[in-house]
Amino acid sequence: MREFKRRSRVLLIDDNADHLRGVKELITLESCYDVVGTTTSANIGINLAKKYRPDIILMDINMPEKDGLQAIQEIEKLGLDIRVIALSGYDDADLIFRAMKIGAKGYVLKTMASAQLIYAMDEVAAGKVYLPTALTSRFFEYFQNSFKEEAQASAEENLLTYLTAREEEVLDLLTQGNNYKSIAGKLFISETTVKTHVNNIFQKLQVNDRTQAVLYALNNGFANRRLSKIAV
Amino acid sequence: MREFKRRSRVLLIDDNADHLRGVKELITLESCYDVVGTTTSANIGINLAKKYRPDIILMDINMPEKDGLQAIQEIEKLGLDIRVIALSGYDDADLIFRAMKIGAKGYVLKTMASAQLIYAMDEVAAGKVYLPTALTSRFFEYFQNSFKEEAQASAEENLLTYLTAREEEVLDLLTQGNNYKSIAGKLFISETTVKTHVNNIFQKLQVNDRTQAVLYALNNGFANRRLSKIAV
DNA sequence: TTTGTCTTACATCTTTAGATTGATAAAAAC
DNA sequence: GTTTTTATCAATCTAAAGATGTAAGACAAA
Repeated sequence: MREFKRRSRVLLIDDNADHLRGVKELITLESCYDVVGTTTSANIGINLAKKYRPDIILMDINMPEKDGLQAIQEIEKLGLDIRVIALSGYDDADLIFRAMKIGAKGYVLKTMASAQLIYAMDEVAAGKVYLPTALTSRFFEYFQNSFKEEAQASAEENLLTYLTAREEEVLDLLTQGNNYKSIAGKLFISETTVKTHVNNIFQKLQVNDRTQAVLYALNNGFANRRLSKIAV
Repeated sequence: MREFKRRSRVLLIDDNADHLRGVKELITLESCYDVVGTTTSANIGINLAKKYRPDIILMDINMPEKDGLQAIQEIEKLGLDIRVIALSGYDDADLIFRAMKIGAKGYVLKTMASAQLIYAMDEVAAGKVYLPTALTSRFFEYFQNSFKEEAQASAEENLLTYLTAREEEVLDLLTQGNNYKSIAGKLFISETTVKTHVNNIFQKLQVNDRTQAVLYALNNGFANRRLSKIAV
């Protein structure tokens, strides 16, 4: 399939000029990619990205002047369908996690074999996300750890389970910042009924006011819109 | 290394009796693992897990009676150092994500080659987390998507930046469910001063009440304890 | 049939929250 | 050295929130 497509265009950003040259040579000689630009400055790199619209950017994220992660984020925000692969000297789980979180389509260590880099570029060019197996393992350790507390929290008694269906509806509207009148309007019931429900919610959740109820809900599985996608 | 250790013990849970037999035979003949039990029931499986303490559980997560994901969660909650590999017929991104989130150490498709399953078990037995490359790609699509909205949100103007240091302190206490009196006590200022601050906060965040202020804060970078770990 | 839960609703009352205006002193910015 | 911002406090007022008790109709379980 790929042989019928035009050669993918690559931009290299790395503050180490030597490494930059090495990677450029590698790509030029051993792959089917065109290097359309190289720079040692993250800021210039962002501008080159806007100008040349490469298919792929190889971004060193261990640069002293500007944070490579931030640069990736800025490029992602452009919404230009440019796929960024993070290059790093460290297999730090936190770094990997953050890079993938902000939208990097790959993460390759500088110490890895050149074939690994080319392979990553092939996968990413084909629309996939690619992480070397060893780094995937690292990533998941971190990922699962970040949910461990939450799992333990939900292992405790969750007072939310005592709520009736209607009370859950009311609580959901509370977690969206509605007041009594607004909730009454949305549920087509009277304001006094809403007050009754809310009071029952307070009793069941053992809280004193709506703010505490909302906080309890958010911290115990009642997903708000932002987090709903990654709820179990 | 592994040849010096005792053979790892495996428990199989799959509601399809045929598939269960097939996997048992496969493992017995072609791997160095001991199958210490098999069952078609998730509930019985959990009890067997408590009893036999296997090193690894292969858990079918597409069972009609009991949700396999829930079963994994219950096993994880036991805290027994049992590593669960999810077996599934579907390469659905949401399923993969949820399985990994609740602590599965691997996710293998039933349609995959038997060697792939053995390899996954080897990796997991060695303490790693293993996802086949194709599924890793799926996982990351989902993972990155779930953070897209957030990234766009933080690309907008963040009204929190307009708050003074004192106002941030007050808002922080608001996000912990404190009322005026409580905040005044903790900051050693009068209640009326707190009211002034809170009113200024409302103005700056363009909200009408404290619940909305708290929600704005939580959704725009004011980390509460649970989410702080996975912030960029 | 009775019992219990859920949902609805109202009245009453107290407390808290929120809006508005005004004021002072210190600190920071110009 | 003046202006602006920040932090502090007060009085007053209205609106909203919360507490408490009561109760009727629906519905399901016992």
